Amino acid sequence: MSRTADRPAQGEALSRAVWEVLAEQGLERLTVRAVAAAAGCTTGLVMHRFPNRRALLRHARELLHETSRRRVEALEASATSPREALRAVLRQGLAIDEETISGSVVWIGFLAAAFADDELIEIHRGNNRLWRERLERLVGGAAPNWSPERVSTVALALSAMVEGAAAFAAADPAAYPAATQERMLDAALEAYGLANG
Amino acid sequence: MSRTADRPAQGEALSRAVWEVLAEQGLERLTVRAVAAAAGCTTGLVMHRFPNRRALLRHARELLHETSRRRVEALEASATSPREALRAVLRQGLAIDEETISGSVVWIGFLAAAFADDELIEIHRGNNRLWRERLERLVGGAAPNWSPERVSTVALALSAMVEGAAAFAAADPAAYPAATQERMLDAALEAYGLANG
DNA sequence: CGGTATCCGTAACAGATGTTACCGTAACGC
DNA sequence: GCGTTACGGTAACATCTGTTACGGATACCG
Repeated sequence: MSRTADRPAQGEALSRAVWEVLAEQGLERLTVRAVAAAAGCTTGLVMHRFPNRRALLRHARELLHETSRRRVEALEASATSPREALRAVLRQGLAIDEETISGSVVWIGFLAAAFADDELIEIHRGNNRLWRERLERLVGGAAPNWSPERVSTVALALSAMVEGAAAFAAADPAAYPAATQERMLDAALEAYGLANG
Repeated sequence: MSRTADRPAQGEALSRAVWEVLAEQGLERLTVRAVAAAAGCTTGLVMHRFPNRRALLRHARELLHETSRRRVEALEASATSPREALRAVLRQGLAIDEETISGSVVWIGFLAAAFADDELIEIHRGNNRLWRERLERLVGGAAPNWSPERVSTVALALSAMVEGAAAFAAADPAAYPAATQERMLDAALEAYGLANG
């Protein structure tokens, strides 16, 4: 880590180190020292950037949300139809390559940590609420004639399915290859009448 | 805890204590001392029953699977039709009351722990495989004319949806009440052509 | 009733963990 | 060039963790 202080960049680097430790070693080994080692610094820098360990985790959790939000918005912006946008956004929630698999592992780690940290679970709930609203908007766009209740129910069904599939695949990538997950997604979109074409 | 040794019963009581700590305090506070306190004994008994902490977690994980397998089989046995059996089994995977919510919290805790424990993840994969096979059998029974690929895909979609919904509800019960989850389940069964009647 | 084996609580141990205090050092203003 | 400031590494701390060793008590058996 460089000599001169770029606090935001350091905070981000430390948050990425949190993800890395979470993905490779799991929540139980997510210690300040492990994060410092992954970031290539010492615990001194970590504790100068963040008042305590929980604040570090919270920052990493929020940065994770921000990052995935940006990725999702890019996908949404480059889609050529509402249904394509819906599928693209759902697809990126699956665990279909190395990056998304470790993303899912990290997500599960944060969720498990949130059960022991009131502020972390508040962050989770806020993010989840935004995610739900986004999906409802996408489903509503893909099925303009549906009632709000129908939109909400199907949005929940789709988001829960994607999240569950990502968890399964994260824990057993060989049993849930990318093609299997995509077939599942397409079958669901087809069943709800949200498939393309 | 009684003076006389009933090893299986003690192992089971300790495993229940593991679930309790996992549900109420989270993975990070799942220490041998916390488990002993929840079981009303000391660390001495815990370490005499199990060679080490990881073995304790593995036993608790396996007992959890055994317990839920029994519950599911009872549901399946008392169902009056294949489609009713499918719905009942899926429904018990949701987080719709205090018991199933804490069950989901525990499940997520074990999953997060498994990422740092090779034997724990092997247990998870084995259990998940059995779960998948059960659901494929149930879906196949509910839709006898489907191809094996269709059965497998829809079984995955349904199981992933239930697992994801349970995770959402465990983290935010107020946002995902029982009625919402059941509506989602019924909408999915309807969409796949697996609804009753 | 005495000896023995088993059970389990107590207490200690080494190592790890979050956090704090301290100090060398590099950048920056005068 | 020099003093000041802040950055970050080092090392210490109290506490907690998994695990081990020991000892008292209790049940079992002859």
